[in-house]
This record gives sequence, structure tokens and C-alpha cells, in this order.
Amino acid sequence: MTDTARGTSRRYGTRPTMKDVAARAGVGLKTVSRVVNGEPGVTPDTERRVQEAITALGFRRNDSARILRKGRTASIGLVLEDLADPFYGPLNRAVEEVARSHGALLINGSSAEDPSREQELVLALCARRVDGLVIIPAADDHRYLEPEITAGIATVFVDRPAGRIDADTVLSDNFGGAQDAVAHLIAHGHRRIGFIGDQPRIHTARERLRGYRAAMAAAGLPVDDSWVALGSTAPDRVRAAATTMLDAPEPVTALFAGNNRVTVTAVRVLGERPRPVALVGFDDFELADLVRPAITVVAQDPAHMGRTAAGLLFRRLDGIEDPPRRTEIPTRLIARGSGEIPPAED
Amino acid sequence: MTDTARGTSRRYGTRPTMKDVAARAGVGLKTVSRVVNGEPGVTPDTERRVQEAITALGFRRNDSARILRKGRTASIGLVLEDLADPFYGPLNRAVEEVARSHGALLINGSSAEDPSREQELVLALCARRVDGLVIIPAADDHRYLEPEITAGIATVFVDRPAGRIDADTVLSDNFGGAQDAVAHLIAHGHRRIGFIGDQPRIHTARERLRGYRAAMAAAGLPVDDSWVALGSTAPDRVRAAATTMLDAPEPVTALFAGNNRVTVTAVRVLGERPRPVALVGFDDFELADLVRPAITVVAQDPAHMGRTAAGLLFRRLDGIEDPPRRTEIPTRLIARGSGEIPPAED
DNA sequence: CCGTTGATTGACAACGTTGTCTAGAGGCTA
DNA sequence: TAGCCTCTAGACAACGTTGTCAATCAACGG
Repeated sequence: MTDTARGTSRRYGTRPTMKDVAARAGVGLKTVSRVVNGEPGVTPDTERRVQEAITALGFRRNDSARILRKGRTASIGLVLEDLADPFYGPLNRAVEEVARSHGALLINGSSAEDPSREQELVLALCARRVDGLVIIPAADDHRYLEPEITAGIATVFVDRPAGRIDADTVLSDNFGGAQDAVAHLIAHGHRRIGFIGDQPRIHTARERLRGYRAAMAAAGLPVDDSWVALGSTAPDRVRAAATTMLDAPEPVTALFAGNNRVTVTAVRVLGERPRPVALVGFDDFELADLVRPAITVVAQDPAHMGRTAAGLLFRRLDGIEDPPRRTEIPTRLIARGSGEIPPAED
Repeated sequence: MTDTARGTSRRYGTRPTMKDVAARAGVGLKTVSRVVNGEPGVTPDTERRVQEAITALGFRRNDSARILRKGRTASIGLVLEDLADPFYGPLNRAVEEVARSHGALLINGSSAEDPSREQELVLALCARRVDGLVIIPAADDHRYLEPEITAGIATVFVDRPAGRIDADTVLSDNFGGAQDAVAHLIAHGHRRIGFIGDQPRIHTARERLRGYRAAMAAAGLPVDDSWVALGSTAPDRVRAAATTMLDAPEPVTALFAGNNRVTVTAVRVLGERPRPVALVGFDDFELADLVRPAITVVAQDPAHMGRTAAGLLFRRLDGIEDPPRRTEIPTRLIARGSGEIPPAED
């Protein structure tokens, strides 16, 4: 026991390697490798001896070395915008589920809506040689990814399209969903409808605005500039925008909220006002049905988006090389009441 | 160009290595390494040549090799129970934020409340040689982690304690929070209070039950067996439990919901009943203030828990070797109205 | 009894990086 | 000018694994 401590006892902070296991079991290195990986060509007796050594030493294969040797990491990266946003929970979960079913681990991080942080994170993942990436982009120029994609890292964009490169993309039907939402309000008698959305640099915000305008145009309704407010989704900003629209000389009689965060603030603002105002929100949220009035929404399906994206990714990893495709996941209007409030008489 | 394609052009699926960069720049391997890592001892001219070669080839350091060589992965693992549960969003985010500030990546996965899946996931992370682990345990025996901890993988448990091993732990004050919740109901005149909680094998469920009993005992109130229902948090089960308690000959006049999921279902059930019933929930949720009546809750602070856990973890990684410590994060009763409904007259 | 076959096993190189060590160039002092 | 020091640069081994290949051995057919 005085010679080499490894192979007999464990030192804190030092892990046994296959070499140690081999020494202890009195076999060759490659035999240990075979046992660890369940490869054939090992007699039951040898296998038992190796297994004993493994247990005795507390050996665990070092995947870093394995990855280096094999070239594949069996891990994929997920870059999203805010881990705390409820929209991403189911999406995250769906991606993880698919990854798991393919035996891959998920490495993730959030960009906090900051393009440079997105790039930093993505490149760190590439340096780790993840096999593929699912990205909810914060940036609008992804040419920095070109060398990585050329090098074989599969990449799928979700929720927003990639900027200046061609890649697989999974989006919600933002345009159609917004149209439905606004058409719903129009069908219930509204003529002056406000739209409060996210910053215009964000693709979804632009598409939803386009849907809003299309629905208004289809009904032959004019859109006053003061009815459209794009910008941060911070409560203050949303509150201010809503108040302005509702206190105008010719106030809007209904609001279309461009996303989750906006809807929640809108509900708060409307709850404080005496006169009921119709509201439809883009993106569903838990308890939307419990608020009074229950909130009518255009529901997205984040789990479906996640599954689709991860599916697309693993398709690529299996070597399928179609041209990049853009998938749109349909949205669904869920009428719960808040969209059916008729316009107040002037 | 007919000789070696590497070094001059890029082949799909093959990445340039430092060797290729060195060849192209006409320098030694180690010099490239120095430039890539910003080590001193390189003349500006040489550095420029190397940088040019790096850009031209689209080189990116292979972190797998680096990790193998250095022994540290600069990544930590986070194992939680359900990525889609809103409680874990802020926790996840907080852990990621701390990891990021330490230059580490976050690898995560969920156990789906399945002990064997937890173990599988944790060991996969150990094989990756993550530097540390933050675990929200699903299992109640963690001895399988002993060799890993001995080998130097720092480990912190969150939300629930580790089973049969001694390790750093960050918990909510489940007992105290539950006591506060029930005391609040008692203060508003309730004598018959039901408790609907999670499965008894889950530590938090047991602690909250203990708090419930303690508060009742402190007020000198008896607890009927039929007032306590522990089990799955699936809506059906919760609905059934609530209905039984409320339709009993001597019905409970208030409910204490053992977590988030239970509270939401309870709100639905109570909303369908003519006679108002008081309710306090453990764990806050978005929009709890918008439901009518607004829901009184005992709020946990998942972000605080995540920050604390990650902080503890990196403390260990910095080499501090105190005995394991157990930290309790206080809870806060947020009275919003639903807990102040007085008991109905019989 | 010998050559052949098949199964088991291990020696060795390689994956791409970094730490160590040494070589060489150039400048300084005595 | 010899001797020394500093600075830059590269050769080489090592990290722990897996793929390739060759060696050994028992069994078997002729």
C-alpha cells in the first residue's frame, strides 16, 4: 500500500481511471473499456472481476475524454431569452424531453434579451462542441454562426427567425393569431381597438402588428396612430400606453395585448377602471380563466414548438440535409369572455 | 491545394485545430495556444499572424480537450423536478445568473419526480465532470452520490433535504410558513380548517403538515383526520379531496393548500361553490392578486433560494470546507383577502 | 498431429489541448 | 568580448478514453 495509492484507496479530489481499474482487476485497459461500454467479447469471469474493481474504486467513465475521442458530445444547447418567463417553461421542458429520448443532455442559458450575451453564450456552447443548438434569438444578425454551422453544428431557431442566415425555424402563426384576435373584437362591435406590443425590433411584435392592421383593414376600419404602442413590456410603459389610449377624447373601446407580460398589466389597469373595456391577449397564461372577466387569448403552444424544434434538430443530427425549413405552429383563439364585452355607448 | 485540405479550406463537418492554425500562421502549436488564451510572451506581430489564421480558418477552441487537460469543466449541473413548474423558473434563472458570474455554464435536466431518473441524470452529469451540482431531490436516498462527493463534486440540495447523506441544503421555512398560514385563518375565526398537501414522501409536504398541526394545537383546536388529505397534486385528486371536506356533515370552513398546484385547483373548486370558503395557499403565483377574492399566500422566494444555493456551491468550489450547512429561507405571508373570509354561520 | 477458425485480450496510437522545459536571440554589464 | 539575463518560441508529454490491429489460446476438422 505504500507504492501507488491509486488502485487501492481513494484520495479526495482524485478520480480513478480505467487504468486504475485495469490494474486492480489485473486486466488490460481496453478490456475495462469494453466492460464499461457493454461491448461483446469479454468472458463472464473477466467481466465480473472488472465490475468488482469498478465498484470498489467508485470508477465513473470520464465523458470529457470520451467526447474528445469520439467527436460527438451527445448534448445540445438551448439558448432562451428569460428562464423565468412562463412561456419558456413548457418549451424548455419539451426540448429536454426530446433530448432525453435521444440520449442527449441539455445545456442551457439565457440571453436576457441581450444580443451580445446571446452570441457569447452560443459561442461558448459551440466551444463545448454541443451537437446542436436550439436558439430563441435576441440578436438579429446571426452570421457569426456561419462557421459553426459549416462545421456541422445543427441549429434551429424558435419563436423568432434567424437574422441574415438561412436556418431551420419554428414560429407561431403570429400574423394569423393577431388577425383572429382583432377580428374577434370587431365581431363584437368594436371599431376603435388599441394594440400594445413589444419593441418593434422584435419579429413577433412586428408580425402581430401586421395581423392587427390586416384585420382592421379587412373590416374597412381606419387605424389611428395613437392606437398603436410598441415598446418595452415593463409594467410602467404598458400602463402609460393603456391609460393614454383609454383617456383620449375618442378612446379605444378594446385592447389587443401583444404578449403575456402586456396582458397581465392590461388586466390590472382595466380592473381599476369603472367602465369595462374588452381585451384579448396574445399568448395564454395560467389562471386566465379565473380572472373576472376571464381573459380571451390567442394561445400559442410552446410545448409543441419545443418538440417541433428539437425534432427538427435531431433530424439534422441524423444526417438529413434538406434545405432549411420554416414551420409555423398554429395558434388558437380561446374565447373566455373578456373579448366579448361590447363597446360602451358614447 | 491538393495536399492537405485542412489549413487552407474548410471541409464540412471537420473543424480546424490549433495545429492547423499553427501551420497556417507558420508558428508552433504552443504559440497558438498562448494567443487563444491571451497568455503573455507573444510579440504583437506573431499574435497578429495567428489571429489572422484563426479568423481565416474559423477556428474555435475545443473545450472538450481543454477540459480533459485541465480537469475543471467550468460547468455546473442543475437537476430539478419539473422545468414547466413556475416555481422553478426564477430558481433556475437565479442559479444560471450566479453560474454566469463565475464563468460557468449550466447543464440542466428534470427528474420528473422520478427517483431513478434523478439518479440517472445526476450520474450522467458526474460523468461529464461538472464541477458541482444543485439538486432538487426527487429521491430520498442519495448515498449513490458519496463516491462523487468524495471525488470532489460539490453538491447542494434545494427545496428538500438530501436523503441519508450530509450535504449543504437550502430550504424554505416550510414549518413556520405553514404555521403562519393556519394562524392567519384561525385569527379570522376559523376552527375547522382543511389541509390538502402533496404526497407524504415529500419532505415539504410533511413539514407543512407539521406546521398546520402545530398552529392548530397552539390554538387548542382539535384536528379531525378527515381534514387532512395528502397525495398527488393532480387536479382530480385535489378536487375530490376538497369536495369531501366541504360536503362533510361538519364541513371545514377554510382550506390551507399545500402548494402552488393545489392552490390553483382549490381556487377553481371554490369558485364553483355558492358559499365563500377561506383559502390560504403555500407558494405565491402570478395573478394571485387578480383573482376575486385575491388569494392570500405564504410566499416563498425561489430566486433567493437559487442564489443562496449557487452561492454555497461556488463557495465550496473555491475550496472552503466547513461542515455542511442547512440554510432556511424565510417565507412571507401575503394577505390578499381570501384568508380573511369569515367562517359561514352554520 | 497440424493447420484453421473463432473468441478473447491487450499494446498502441490518436483525439486537441495545456504545462513544463529547453533552445535561441538579443541586450546588458563588467 | 565574455558572461549573464530576459524574452520569445517551440518540442514534447500528458490528460482518459476508444479504434485498430495483432497476439494468444482452445477447439475443431482433416
